[in-house]
Amino acid sequence: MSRSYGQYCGLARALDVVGDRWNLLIVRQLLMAPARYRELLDGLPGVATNLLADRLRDLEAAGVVERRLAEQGNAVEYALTPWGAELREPVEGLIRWSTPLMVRGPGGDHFRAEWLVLPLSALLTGKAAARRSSTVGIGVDGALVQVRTTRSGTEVSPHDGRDLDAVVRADAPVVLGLAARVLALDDVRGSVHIEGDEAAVRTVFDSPPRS
Amino acid sequence: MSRSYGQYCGLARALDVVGDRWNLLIVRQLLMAPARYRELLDGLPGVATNLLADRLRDLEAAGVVERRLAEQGNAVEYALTPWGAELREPVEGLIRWSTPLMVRGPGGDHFRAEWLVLPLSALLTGKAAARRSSTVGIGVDGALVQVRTTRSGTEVSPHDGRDLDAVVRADAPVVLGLAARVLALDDVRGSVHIEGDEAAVRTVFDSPPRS
DNA sequence: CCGCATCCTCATGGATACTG
DNA sequence: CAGTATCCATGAGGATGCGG
Repeated sequence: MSRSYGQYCGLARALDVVGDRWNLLIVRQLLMAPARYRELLDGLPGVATNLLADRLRDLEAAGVVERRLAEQGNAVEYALTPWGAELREPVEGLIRWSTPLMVRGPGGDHFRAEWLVLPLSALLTGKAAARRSSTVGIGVDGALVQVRTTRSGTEVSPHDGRDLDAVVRADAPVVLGLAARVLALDDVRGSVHIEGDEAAVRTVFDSPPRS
Repeated sequence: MSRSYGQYCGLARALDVVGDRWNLLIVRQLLMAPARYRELLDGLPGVATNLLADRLRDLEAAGVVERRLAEQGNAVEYALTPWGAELREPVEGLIRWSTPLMVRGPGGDHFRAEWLVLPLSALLTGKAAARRSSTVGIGVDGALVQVRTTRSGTEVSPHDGRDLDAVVRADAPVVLGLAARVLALDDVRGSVHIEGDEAAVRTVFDSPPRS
């Protein structure tokens, strides 16, 4: 752990725990699913292996992450503790805040379709419940993310292989633009190709813009 | 600005902007009110003056902070841009998350009563509207923070000098414990001394715990 | 292979002194 | 008052080693 701010302030103490470089990105990965060391290394392009080991130790000592044995035999697996999982709220807040930085497109940055799971979830949070449930796949960069809409809310995850009501194909900025438009943050640029039941897509994305 | 993560991911891009050491604490100070350079230096114990200058330049270039002339004559003043002010949501999220770190008390850390403004605001957010409006002062460490409750919500700020319906005196962990208890996060430890109209205090703090 | 630990270099942070 | 300039300590990043 890096030097503490030494301030009796909630924000300072939170940052003492998760403010170090890479920490919140590790949490991002684990918010999607528990993961092995190698998976974290792959999902965090640019991280040095010694830093990842250091940070995992810090986060474990702080009670954010727990190291445990994976279901399959003897492999080590990392997962968030209940308190660590509560970081979803501030993390999604930061993701919503970053929308203006994202609609500009990826530039030369690394990209993984799984990184759309949290943003879509964050941007669709609070969206008006759909009249009927549907599952729409979003094809981007060769991978498939699914958005499941029910009366009780919206749930975003990697495609689990089950049937989809429709598939939307677009690149990442367009997908985020679509979701942002639902919140009336920005307009959509680029094109989207829809396969299957277009009405199901509308169920997810075409609810009335908020505020 | 420190090295970019180089990831096309909302969280990574947000942290490219505000993830560097001290950045979010500077935002914390400016969320309370615009401030002069010297006020920031005083409100951020431990920061080196060159770092503060660097960070203010970075945040200005990123569009989070703006440098402007203060009302009184020719002095320079720093304030959040509208986009920067939207960091209130994730910052308050981190403050809520840090409650378990705060109820343990200050230890040897620096403390300023003004740092209670954001936590109280964050913890009281969403609290049931009071039946009547009242303003309760919270005296802590010689300073006074006021909590104004109206039908439209709760507002926390440093005391503006106007009349108070009551004054609660307690140390910081007790104050935060009180606020946390409203959200049923934790129990209150320690003692509180109330001066004035005790019913007004109840208006603020004794609404039914949530969830 | 996986799960780290070690080593080395260099950019960044921190403390202090100094200047317009 | 509002920052620069300087110096040193520390942490990040990359390569590589190594036991299981």
